[in-house]
Amino acid sequence: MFDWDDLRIFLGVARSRTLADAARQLELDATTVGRRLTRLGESLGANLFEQVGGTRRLTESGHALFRHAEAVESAALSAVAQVTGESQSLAGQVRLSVAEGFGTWVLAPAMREFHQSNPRIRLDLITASGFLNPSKREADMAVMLARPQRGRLVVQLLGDYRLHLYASEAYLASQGTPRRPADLRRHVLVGYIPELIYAPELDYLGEVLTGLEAVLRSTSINVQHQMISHGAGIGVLPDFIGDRDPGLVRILPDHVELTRDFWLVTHSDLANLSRVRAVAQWLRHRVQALQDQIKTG
Amino acid sequence: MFDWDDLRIFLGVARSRTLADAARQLELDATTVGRRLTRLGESLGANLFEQVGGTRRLTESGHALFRHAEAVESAALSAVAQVTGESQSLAGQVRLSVAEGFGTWVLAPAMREFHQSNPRIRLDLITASGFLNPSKREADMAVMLARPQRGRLVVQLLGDYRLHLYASEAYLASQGTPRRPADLRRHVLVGYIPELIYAPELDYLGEVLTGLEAVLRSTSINVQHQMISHGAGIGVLPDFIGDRDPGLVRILPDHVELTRDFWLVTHSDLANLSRVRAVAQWLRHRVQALQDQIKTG
DNA sequence: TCCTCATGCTGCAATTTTGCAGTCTATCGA
DNA sequence: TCGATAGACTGCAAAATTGCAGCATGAGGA
Repeated sequence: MFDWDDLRIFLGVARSRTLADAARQLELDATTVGRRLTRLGESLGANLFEQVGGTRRLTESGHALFRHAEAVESAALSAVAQVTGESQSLAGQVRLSVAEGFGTWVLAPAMREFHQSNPRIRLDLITASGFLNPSKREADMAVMLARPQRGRLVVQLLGDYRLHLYASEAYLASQGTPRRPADLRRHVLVGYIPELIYAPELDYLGEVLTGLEAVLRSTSINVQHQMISHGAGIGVLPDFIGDRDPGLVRILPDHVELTRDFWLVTHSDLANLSRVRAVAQWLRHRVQALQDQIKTG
Repeated sequence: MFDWDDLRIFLGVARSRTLADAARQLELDATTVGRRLTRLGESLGANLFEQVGGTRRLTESGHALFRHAEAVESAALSAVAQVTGESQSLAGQVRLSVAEGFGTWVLAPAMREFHQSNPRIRLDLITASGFLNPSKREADMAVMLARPQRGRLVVQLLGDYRLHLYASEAYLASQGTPRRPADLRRHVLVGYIPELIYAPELDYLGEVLTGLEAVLRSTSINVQHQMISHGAGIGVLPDFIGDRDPGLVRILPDHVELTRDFWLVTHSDLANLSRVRAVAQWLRHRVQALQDQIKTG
């Protein structure tokens, strides 16, 4: 019988695609990772990876093993959770991946409250460019804009939010206020950098009016907001950003209104851990409050 | 994260109840087994076993872990099976536990045929006193007389067989032939040793007539058969033994006829391996042939 | 085209793991 | 009550695993 622990290493490499990366995640040396992978392959008599350029891809055998290895992992994690009583305890670490705007404007202001309710949960708020993938275990949970199609995930709809065009009063005073969507072509637009967009749901301008292109661009919604707020131009912002900034005005609110959904994505293995449920509940409350606030405000 | 391989050791100890025994099964030193068990317990922060006399019993935490560890094992075994192509290949080892009589008189004569059909399967026929337990992985499959109640097992009814009282013509010539069941009390009876009986289904004599006791006893049905065959007394034998011996005669066939079932029990993890299915199919055929033979014969 | 950076492999030393003896303890049977 | 047997724990040497340093290779950018 082969060493079951080698499956843990195998999973790491299969997910991160390089030995070095896997080694970091596993807190081992890349050499060790390589050697244990070789050992596993030998004892199974199968070639698990093919090296294409810098990265390793699973072979057919590798894919077959991967599914089973995930099952092993799942069982092992449940084992720890149950035996250590972790599944019942509101303690431990949760890594949550969110979009930058949501993290900055919705979650960050409420973190104090969360920590007071759950002092023993360490909540890491990750706003990497691109959502980290719970199915790759880069994060435990993620709030995403689209429902992921595959993976061992538990997905639930948190709610939706609206977006409008915003501009500062200073900008409108100097450049005038657009009356019709077509007027937008004559204005300075603020938006994302299309090549670096990490979710198709963020491609707002194309939806507002075909062919519309931003000239002031950033990968960061916060940078965009600051530009708009300081009178640089007109841009699409979520209401939970635009409405909070008293210096901003909605532009063409009757013509341009976008809606997006928030999806909460959790790895199946973790979905019934108390601490994960606590975070999920908090997220549902935050999004609920967000929607109530917009309605009444 | 703890070493997943330690779960393998844990399972071994949980099943065999002693370090030394587990060590033999795992092909490790008992010292190593003990130390890795300690390490696992420490990294989970739980006491897994309590020592009661010579044996180790699972604590509550241990029980919780056990179920998960079995899930890990199951996934790991599937992994090997699939990657090595073992699941499709008619090769490898199968350990089959059967009752001695069935093994000797039904299976052994057909082993040549099995081997010719499946030359790459090594079939171990185990006739230990008592059935080995597939759920403890002492055997891969077992033909049992009763349907086991629990365990991760796949159970199917193979068929039934009949038993009658038999005696040799020599015995009857010297001691006379019983005419009524009550006559049996005056005869020399051959049977099992009640204290050493390993399945309640083997307690035939009580079923024939209350209070009937054997004086010539053995734990082995083959020894009993030899005694009966050589004129030592009257005893219950399966028809597949008694009818094959031309020197034996059925006694009181209209009054005494017992029926027993054959159950094929396979560990769930192995049930869909080709080699295991091949053995199962062969067993079904053997039992079918046995029943046809009795009917027509 | 060259340079830089990161990956991944080989040799070596340090650490860890493992197995073997020997010892102690507990259970079973005479 | 006393051996006999088997299980489990401690010291020590052997073997394996691991990490580090150095080097080759290949991809991406200036």
